[in-house]
This record gives sequence, structure tokens and C-alpha cells, in this order.
Amino acid sequence: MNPTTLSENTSEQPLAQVLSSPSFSPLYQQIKSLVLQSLQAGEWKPGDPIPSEFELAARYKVSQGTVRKAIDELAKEHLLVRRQGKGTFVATHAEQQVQFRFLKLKPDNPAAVRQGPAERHIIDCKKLRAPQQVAEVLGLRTSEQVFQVRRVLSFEGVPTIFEDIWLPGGPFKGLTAGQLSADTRPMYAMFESDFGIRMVRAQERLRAVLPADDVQVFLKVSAQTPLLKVERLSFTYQDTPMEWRTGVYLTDTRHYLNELN
Amino acid sequence: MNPTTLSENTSEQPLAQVLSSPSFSPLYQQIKSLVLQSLQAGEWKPGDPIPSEFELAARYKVSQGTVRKAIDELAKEHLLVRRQGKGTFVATHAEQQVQFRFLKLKPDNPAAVRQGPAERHIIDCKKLRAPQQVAEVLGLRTSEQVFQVRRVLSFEGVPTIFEDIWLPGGPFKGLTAGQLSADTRPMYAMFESDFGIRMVRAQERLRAVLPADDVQVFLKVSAQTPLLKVERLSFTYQDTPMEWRTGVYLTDTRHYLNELN
DNA sequence: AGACCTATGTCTTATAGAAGATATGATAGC
DNA sequence: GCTATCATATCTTCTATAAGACATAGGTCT
Repeated sequence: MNPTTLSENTSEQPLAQVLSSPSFSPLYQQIKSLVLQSLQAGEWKPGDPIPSEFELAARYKVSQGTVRKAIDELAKEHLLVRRQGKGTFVATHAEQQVQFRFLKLKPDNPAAVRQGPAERHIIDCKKLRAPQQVAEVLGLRTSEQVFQVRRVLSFEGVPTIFEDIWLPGGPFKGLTAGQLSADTRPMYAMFESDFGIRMVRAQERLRAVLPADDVQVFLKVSAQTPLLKVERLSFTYQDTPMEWRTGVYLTDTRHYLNELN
Repeated sequence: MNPTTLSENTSEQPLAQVLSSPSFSPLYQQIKSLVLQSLQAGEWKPGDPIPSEFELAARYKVSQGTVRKAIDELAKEHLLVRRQGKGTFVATHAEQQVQFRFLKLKPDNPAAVRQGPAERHIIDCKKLRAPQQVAEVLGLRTSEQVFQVRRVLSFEGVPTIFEDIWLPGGPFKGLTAGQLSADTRPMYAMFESDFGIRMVRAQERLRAVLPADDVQVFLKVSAQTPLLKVERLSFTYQDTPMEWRTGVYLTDTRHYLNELN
């Protein structure tokens, strides 16, 4: 027997990969992958507790410490949340008041304004064939359907963000404008509960631009107002791109905050 | 005996903090702090190896595994670099070709241009009393001296970045314009080798602006060209602010890349 | 309500072997 | 005698396992 990779419940053996196997990865990394698969398969849903470390250890036939290291990493990536004395839970966007997980636009003077939730206004929600560029970034064919959602976010009545959101038609089958308007939760929370899609990571490209004609109208700004353009590609499990979003932010009284290390 | 915190070499006891102590932190966190202190004190200089895990374990009177966990975290924060079979080394900006650790301005089309190093041009380097705002962010008094460095970075001959850099006069005593021009390494590498100052983390605030008059000249752009303004506050060990930098980036053929998770 | 038990995650210690890097010494060939 | 090569030893980090002490949360029994 020569298990270079770890599948579930194969034999009674400790399931340690053989030495100098062609492509080596530590045991705890393999466990991490297996847990990730269960996560993606929906075996445990957001908010649910996953089995205890000892149960998982028995299931994968490794020690509890190895499971722990795998879970440690998943917890650091915010895919799982540990609660001492209770268990380990699948992370969810719905629960916490992290209003917008990826939105990092902060008021310049936090003390002056009380940061209420943003007011949201859906402009439209259309279903259409994927334009060339959208198909490319989302890994679709141009023959496939996508949703296009356009909306404006306002803070204290001031229109501040205009967003153009593209979603693949398959996974988001049944999405409607009404649903988008009615839901008061963050958009990613709705993706999770209504479509079972959890965004895991994202990549943003920032630049400074001047507003296009329609943006001038939506944000009520002149053609000379510089705006922060944010192109965001969001990924779900397994690094599958699931959302392509381009937004323009008004940054006269707010800024995009970024922590580096 | 009731050691709630861990100091070096106190007694022969295992040095575990007492239970339910008022402010509790795990042992490995305390070790981490101690290592951090040695790092800051310059006991081990950038590039140097630190003592082996067993040596540190003996020194702090804890087990090797605890030291390991402390070092794990420091390595994840890029303060230390582990090399299997060789040892653990103090991270340095000098070595790697990570040309600019915090600079995330990437060409839109990486394939088209071969990304050579940026050409640097120092405009001036002055020593003056800290202006109000600079004093505030750097935690100085307005009576204290600071250096102001202004420079332009160009890519393939195109002036792309104009930066205004403020450094506290004390730690950077002796800095000259000539030194800045002569050094071909990244600026943070010079800070490290010449002044023993290592930037550990930074915070950036981004917004879109139109160029001021002088910026128009330096970057050769019109008054209507939108620019990405980046205000960066960099911290050294112990979260001490050590550099205040405001830059404007030309983002017509480049973008600021950000990874979120 | 209070005392107690149990299940869970957390922190520390300990042991063992694997793997990479380096130094040392023996040996073979010239 | 000198040098090149190989084997070995030793030091390092890396991975896996195991065990005990403890904190926290929930339930149960009195």
C-alpha cells in the first residue's frame, strides 16, 4: 500500500503518506483539503457546527493535533470560527455586523459622522448574455447567461458608490431585482443563504478615473470629479470566480483604508 | 510564587503564568513578546540567525514547542524567516528582490511591458521643523526636526509616482540627499542597514484626487488627470510610527492591486 | 438556585522521526 | 603526499502524535 494522498476511510492504516512521494504535502494540509471539500459540498452549512476535533480525527484516522492544525489554518482564513466550549462553526456572512466584509471605505473623520448603514438603491437587474470581458474574468463562455446588477450606495443621503455587479446565471438562477431590493442584509449574506454561495477571498484593482456620463448622473457629480475606481473579482471555494464587480467611489470625505504587513 | 508575566531567567520554575491571572496571555505570546524585544533591541540584526529553538527554549525555560509557536507567528508576520536545516533568521528588506515591499502598483498588462526597476529621482531632501499635521501622525512635537524627501519614480521613462516622505529627525540623524540618490537599493533597505530601522507594518489611505500645481509639473500631466493619492503611515517595532508618506500615482496604465480575505 | 458532570476548545509539554544543511573523517585514486 | 569522493555524524527545522491541565458552556440532578 502506498497512499500518497489521503482519501477518506481507506484502510485501517495510519494513512501517513509514503516517504519521498512524488508530490508531498503535509498531513495536516491534506486534512485541510478534505475539510474544505466537505465545506464546499455543503455537508456542513454556514452557521452549523462541524464535528469535534476528536470526531474528525477518528474519521480521517489521524491524531487530534493534526486536525487542530488544519482547523487552525481554516480559522485564520475565516472559513471556520472557533468558540471555546461550544465547538467550531462554519463561518457565515449573515451573522456578524461586519456590514460589508470587503468594503473598506471609511469616513475621513469617524468622530464627526455617526456611521449608519448605507442606504441602497437598486437601479436595475438584468439577465443577458455574458459580454466578452465579463465572460473572461468569470471563466464563462459568451453564450452563457449572466446577471447584471447596478446600484447606488449612499451615506447620510449622499450618493457615494455606484456599482456594476456581474454574476454567473447558473449559480444565481432565480435572482430578481425585487429580491435584491427587499433584502436588508449585506449582499454577500443573501448570496449565502439564498444561493449557498460564500465568497472566500477577493482581488481588487484600484485606480483613479473621471466619471462616465451615467455615473455623473447617479452620483450627482461633475465630469471633473476624480473618483476611485474599484474592480473586484470575488472567489468562492476552490478559487472559483463568482462575482465581478466594478465600482466607483466618491472619496472627497471618505477614503479606502488598507492595512499592510 | 506568582509570575503573571514572564521575565527572563527569573528562577528555576517553569515560568507558567498563574491561573486566572488578571490579564492573561498564553505563554507562547509572552515568548513572542520577549523575542520581539530582543529584535527591537538589536540583539540580533537583520540577516543574522537567531538562537535555535532549543536554545531559546532553555533561555526562557519553556519547551521547544512553545518557542516554536511564538516563532511561527513572527515568521508569518515576516519578522523572521525560517530556513530548514539552517536556522531562523531576522528578516531583512535588503536581500530579496521584493523591490518595494509595500508598493502594489502593477502594470495593467504585465505581458506587454517587461517590469524593470523604477527609475528614481530625488527632487530634494530638507531638514525642518515638523509641520503640525506631520508632527501629529508621527507622534512628535512641532518643535522637533523632521526630514522631508520628495522624489519621482518613473517606469520605462514615464514619471508615474510623486512622493512626499517625512521622517523623524532623531532616528534618521545624518540622512542626506546624496545618500538617497547614491543608494540603488529600495529605500526601506537603506533605512534598515544605515539606520537600523525596519518597517514592520503600514497603513494606507487611498482616494482619487486631481493634481496640485507642482505635481502637474513633476508628473507631466494636465490639471484634469485623475490621480490615486496614497497616504502611508509606516510603523517599526512596537507600533511606533516612523514614516509618513503621501504619494500620488498615475493610474492610466497601472493599477493598485489588493488581495482581500 | 446551586452543585455537579460532561463536552468542547485551549495551552503546554513531551517524544519521535523525517528532511535539509554542514562539518568531519575515512578511503580511493592520482 | 595530495586531492576528490563518499559515508557519517550532528545540527537545524518540520511534521505527527500523545497526554495532561484548564476554561467555558450547557445540561442534569438535588
